[in-house]
Amino acid sequence: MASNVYVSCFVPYSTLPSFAYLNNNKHLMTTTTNTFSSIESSGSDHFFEQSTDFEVSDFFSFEDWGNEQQSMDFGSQGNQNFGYQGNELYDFGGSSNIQNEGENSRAVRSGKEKKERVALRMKSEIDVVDDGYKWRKYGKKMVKNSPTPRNYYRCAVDGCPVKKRVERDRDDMKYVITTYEGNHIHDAPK
DNA sequence: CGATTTTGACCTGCGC
DNA sequence: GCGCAGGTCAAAATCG
Repeated sequence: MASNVYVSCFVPYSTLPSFAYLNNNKHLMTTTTNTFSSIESSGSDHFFEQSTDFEVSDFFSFEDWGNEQQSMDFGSQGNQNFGYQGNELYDFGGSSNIQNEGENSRAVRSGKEKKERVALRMKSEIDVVDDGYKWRKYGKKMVKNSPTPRNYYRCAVDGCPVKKRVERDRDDMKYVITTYEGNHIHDAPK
């Protein structure tokens, strides 16, 4: 049921001190007062909505994620701001095949349902962008065919199951890909 | 000196 | 069944 949403963002080099955080995985918003948008969970789908006070050019803009993605198009909007699963390149869970629901081995073993995952791709010189939460690093791994490592973080709040991993886009090192997984059981600590 | 990071070992699923 | 790749653990090292 959970799907992966790819949001491709451009962030100026003067990256904001805080970029974005996930609020119980339903809304993706900046930590500033300017809410830019939301990702709504609707049944099995995520969809992206621009809020009225979202200034695309001002803050950052969404750009085409790329043609190489087998992305499903959402709705009828012409330009595709994000892709939807179906991408083994980043290994976010296989194809958009319902059979792959249980792809997460640990989730299957523990009987939990598949965790929500949202990936952000943004242009940034710094690797770990402040997203309002406190994280503790627990692993680092080189990924095949990528010159840069992937870093694993867990939410520092005790009992909170949220994880994220951070890596650079292997095709364009100017981009950082941050993948969030799970729902916070608390508000942002900052 | 407690908290966090580092880093290699370990574990598991998957493809062959 | 084996090896690879990705994810996690945990002891040691480092940080503040």
